Amino acid sequence: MVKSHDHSQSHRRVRADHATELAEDYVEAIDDICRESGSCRAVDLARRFGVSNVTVTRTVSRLVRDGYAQTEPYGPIELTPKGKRVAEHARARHQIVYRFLLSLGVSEKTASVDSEGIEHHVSRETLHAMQRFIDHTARPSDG
Amino acid sequence: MVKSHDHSQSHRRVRADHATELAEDYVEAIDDICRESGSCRAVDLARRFGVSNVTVTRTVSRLVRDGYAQTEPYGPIELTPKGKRVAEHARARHQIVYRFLLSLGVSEKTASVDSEGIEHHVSRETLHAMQRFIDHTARPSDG
DNA sequence: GTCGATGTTTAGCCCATGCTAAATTTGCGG
DNA sequence: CCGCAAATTTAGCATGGGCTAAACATCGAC
Repeated sequence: MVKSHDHSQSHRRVRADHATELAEDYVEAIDDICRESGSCRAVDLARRFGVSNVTVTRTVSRLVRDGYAQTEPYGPIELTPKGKRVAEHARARHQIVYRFLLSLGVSEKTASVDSEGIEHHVSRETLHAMQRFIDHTARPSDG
Repeated sequence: MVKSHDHSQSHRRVRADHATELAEDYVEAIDDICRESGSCRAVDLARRFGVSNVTVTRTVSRLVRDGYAQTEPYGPIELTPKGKRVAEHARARHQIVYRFLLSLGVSEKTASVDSEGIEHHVSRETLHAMQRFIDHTARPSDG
């Protein structure tokens, strides 16, 4: 049975997570795209996320407002130092969750999809446990 | 490195998950509360989730609209058969994720909090892998 | 039966995240 | 330089999910 506890606390955390999930996804994607092609445009993000360019523009404006990104009218989108830190953190966490799922034995496809949903809800403690599991599972002879 | 793939697909799934997360949390909670106290009132859910009773009322009205719950004015909130099925499913999944996290070695507190965030993003395949891990980890001498 | 506490609903507000349509800017081909 | 295509922005709309204030219903105490 699941341990009894204060649900309101957990749910508040889950809701708070939601508020930052999209921001994290965006900074992660902006970072990716900048690495891949040198600069990031709204249209790149729109294609990446499968949403309209209008949605991207408005979301990016929130990132700018919150100090994660900067951009000039009709210019490319760049990350601030704060945004870069978040992107690095998100990227590292994403990779741990992804590799953890692979270690657990699921397919690459599933690991890829599930890691994107799960990554935002993994606490530091659980992330460390996942890392330990990866290290423990990876034997020296493994490729 | 994380395998390259169509991000827009994954993110669409993540967004679609969000649309049903709260509904699942609610039916799970309604089911819990009904089991505990025989009936579920809006105020019970408000306390559970730490939100206002107004928010609960409106969310429940969406559950009713979507066929998960039913209620009469000023009456208690009940689950439809469809809602009960979702609640059972969510409860089972939640417990697997919770026990899985415990098996992984995190604290009860963390397992409780993280499982509530993670449960909605776990595919069938990953859930099965978690179940296998629990079974594999649980030794006969364990309490 | 009335009153007050408690619970529910309604009205009205906010923000985030999605959309389309239309206006604007940019930048390239000619 | 002109014009067109592509990208961006603006305007306007929807839904979900949060809130407070105020109206309304229910129920137990008296």
